[in-house]
Amino acid sequence: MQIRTPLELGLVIRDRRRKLGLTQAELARKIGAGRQWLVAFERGKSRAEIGLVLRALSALDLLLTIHPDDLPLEPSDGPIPVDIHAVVDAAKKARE
Amino acid sequence: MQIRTPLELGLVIRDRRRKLGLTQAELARKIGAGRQWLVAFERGKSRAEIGLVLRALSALDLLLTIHPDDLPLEPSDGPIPVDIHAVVDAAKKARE
DNA sequence: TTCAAATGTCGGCGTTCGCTGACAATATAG
DNA sequence: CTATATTGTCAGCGAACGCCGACATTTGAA
Repeated sequence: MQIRTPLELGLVIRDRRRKLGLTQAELARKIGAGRQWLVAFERGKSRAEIGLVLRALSALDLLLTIHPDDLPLEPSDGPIPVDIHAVVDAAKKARE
Repeated sequence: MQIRTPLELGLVIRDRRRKLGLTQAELARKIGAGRQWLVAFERGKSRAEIGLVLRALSALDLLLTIHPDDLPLEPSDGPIPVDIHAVVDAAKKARE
């Protein structure tokens, strides 16, 4: 599974949590976070802190790997190329 | 590369940034973050927000993948006998 | 449908974020 | 070595965090 946005991350965690038969309250307790944090995170909270995220992944036995995209894992007809800089610039401008 | 902690994440980004010949200021600007954020993040800041982290990975052309640790990412050398139908069924079920 | 569990939402609170600007401390040239 | 670029640190600021408690809504099983 490829992760590009906070929402994708949240959905992956949600699926896995359910697959393991855990409730939000149970998982939150395991990772030492509030239940409300999990609620927001699974729904794509973009400003969640990575420490908790990594703990969640660990608690769900999910492995996180990073690799340069010029060494493709799977020959992709894959993700739509996005100009991140343009996006960010737009976002910044929007905030002013 | 496997990621378990915020520090590992920071170090991976740092290595990649240097490999691409970017300065902290340059990368921070691309991401739309302050330079001080990058400084702290590369040094393992555990409460950095994932939104910025994902933007950093994207800006460095790094792919992030998640998978259960009981489904190894790369088949060890030598063909592993696999029941393709079982795998497909499991995947299908998983998506529901 | 009924009812309990699970999930989502709200307000308030103290803490920490990430930002800017300025300065100190290292690396890297020349 | 000196000079420059890069990286690291500090203080101050507004904004958002993640927490808790309580309540509303949705889900799932009897």
